[in-house]
Amino acid sequence: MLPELDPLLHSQLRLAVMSILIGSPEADFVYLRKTTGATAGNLSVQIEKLREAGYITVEKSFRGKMPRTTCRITPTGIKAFETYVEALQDYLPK
Amino acid sequence: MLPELDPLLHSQLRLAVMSILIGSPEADFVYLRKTTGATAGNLSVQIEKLREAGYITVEKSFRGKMPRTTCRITPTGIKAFETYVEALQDYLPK
DNA sequence: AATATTTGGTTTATTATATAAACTAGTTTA
DNA sequence: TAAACTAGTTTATATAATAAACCAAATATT
Repeated sequence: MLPELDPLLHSQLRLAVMSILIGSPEADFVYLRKTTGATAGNLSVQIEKLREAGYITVEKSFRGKMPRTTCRITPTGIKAFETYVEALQDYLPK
Repeated sequence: MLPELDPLLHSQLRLAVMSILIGSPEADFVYLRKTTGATAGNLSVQIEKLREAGYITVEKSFRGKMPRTTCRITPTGIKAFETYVEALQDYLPK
């Protein structure tokens, strides 16, 4: 039987966010939006879902006078991502 | 920018079906159901979507008196699967 | 100085998707 | 012959993805 794929990670946009955050210590909203090509609304919703799950942290601050939202992956998120990638291997040709 | 992931393939169950069919020349409904662990209803729906897209063919016959539904991947399906797997690589750690 | 535009988002509404439940049609078993 | 099983399909429901509308503040334009 094929393993389950964490539904929270098996979403193009959430996977993209996690993939970016796995590779860099932090990324802000604007960067994530440009890199993923997502709309702001969609990105906002999916970031919140990842945050709720404890996969990422979200920090709001100001860069000069403009607001800034910084995302970071958590140890829980790293673990979940690794588990997902491993499960995914069973779906891909060897 | 991260590449798009074919939404038709980026679904756990449809990906599972395609993954099985990539690895064997044919598989029947019962086998797919057991291997994926899906409910018959869900499998029926997802097989139909793959068939509509031209990714698989679906052949109905009888094994003795019992009906049998056999699925096979098409060249289009193989291509789509390969493209999907390649795009997916960009989401996974190197 | 007022007004229009842009930035950086959130909230709400709509559409699409996944899944389960209910159903059909026929077969085998008790 | 009635109950239970097989092999599915259809329909309904819950969830998810996405877009559209909105908001507050900053910056640019006339």
